[in-house]
Amino acid sequence: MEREMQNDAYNGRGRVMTEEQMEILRKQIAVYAVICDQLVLLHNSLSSYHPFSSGMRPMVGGYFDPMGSSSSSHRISSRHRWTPTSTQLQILESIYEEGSGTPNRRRIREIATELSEHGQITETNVYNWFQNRRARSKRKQPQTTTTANGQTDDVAVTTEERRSCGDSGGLESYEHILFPSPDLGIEHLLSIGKFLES
Amino acid sequence: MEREMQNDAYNGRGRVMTEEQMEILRKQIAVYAVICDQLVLLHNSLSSYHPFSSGMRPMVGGYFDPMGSSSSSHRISSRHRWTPTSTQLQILESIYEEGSGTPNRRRIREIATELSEHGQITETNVYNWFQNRRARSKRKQPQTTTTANGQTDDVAVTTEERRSCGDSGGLESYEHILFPSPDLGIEHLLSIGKFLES
DNA sequence: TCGGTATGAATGAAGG
DNA sequence: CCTTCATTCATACCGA
Repeated sequence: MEREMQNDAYNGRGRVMTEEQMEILRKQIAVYAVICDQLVLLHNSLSSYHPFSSGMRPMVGGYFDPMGSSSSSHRISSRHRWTPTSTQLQILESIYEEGSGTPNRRRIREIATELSEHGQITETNVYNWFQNRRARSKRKQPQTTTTANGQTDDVAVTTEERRSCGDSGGLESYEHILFPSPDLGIEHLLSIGKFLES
Repeated sequence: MEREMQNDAYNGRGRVMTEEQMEILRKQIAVYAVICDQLVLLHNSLSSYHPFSSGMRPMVGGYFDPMGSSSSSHRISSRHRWTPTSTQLQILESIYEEGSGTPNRRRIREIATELSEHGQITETNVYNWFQNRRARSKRKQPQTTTTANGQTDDVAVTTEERRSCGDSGGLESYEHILFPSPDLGIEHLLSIGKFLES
């Protein structure tokens, strides 16, 4: 056990990552994962040859579905709400980001047809997805960026600061990283990508 | 009660990253950069159409910006779970009990502002809290009177219990990503894809 | 360290 | 479109 190592680093101060920093790194990595996924997907759609699945998500621990149900048929007969497959999600994000803006009833139908190739889906699902997608992204805006870190922080810092040092979530072996943010829109992807580039 | 203290406490567990760990993360990011790059090249070669140039590899030397200027947008990233302080919790409970029932958007804002005096909090936190609070109390109801219809006995239990069981629900997003070994090439990438497919 | 539980957060779907 | 509900996921915390 080299637990002392970590203690050491902490005491060294400045040698450690804060939660915020780690979060940034996670996002960056997530961005790459998504980009890779997109690229594979794109490749598949263009080369129309034997497709490799766009799901790059390798399993962590015993987390992935042992293929039983994921064979492209989601357990519709099971129950409750529809969940887009990664492929479907990619396509939806693409369409959304294309700025087609308001998908008509006609458009919805097309999309649904297309997506049905990649899993069970209904037009209603598509419709709801777009509705929710828009509503959600709209609400994301006012959440951020106070001004600088001059004043607004003061209140916030006290509690959060203490927590920043804490947390983790089991990052003891950094061979794998978990990031829980399931939502990373393609538009964000691109913008972040640009950020990374410079 | 003393949750914040718990969180805050640096207890020697892997809560911080050492330089060494950071370096590994950097390498992992670099790996993704290379993979993306290779994918782009592959794509281009197969389809003489190039939406993006292959120069996606960003900071293989510059690495990341520790929440410097640009990324200040999320100082409190979507990552950790917010936990109400005891004071906040009391206030929230009070408001909930008051039967205001439906906190409007306006009301939410007020509450958030008020609570921010007692610790870090966002409007979203408040919103979620009320949502969860309501849902939870609702679910607790059928537990009290056992024989209502004569058949709904342990309904409440099963629902909550379910997640522990056979998960395997919609696991299609990038919520978990395993980093490839540093020398992972594109062929591995593709084989992973195939593996997931079948 | 491990497994269970409480609860914050994400999101599909329904209502208005 | 906007708001609300219901369900599920992921994580913090705690006890064995």
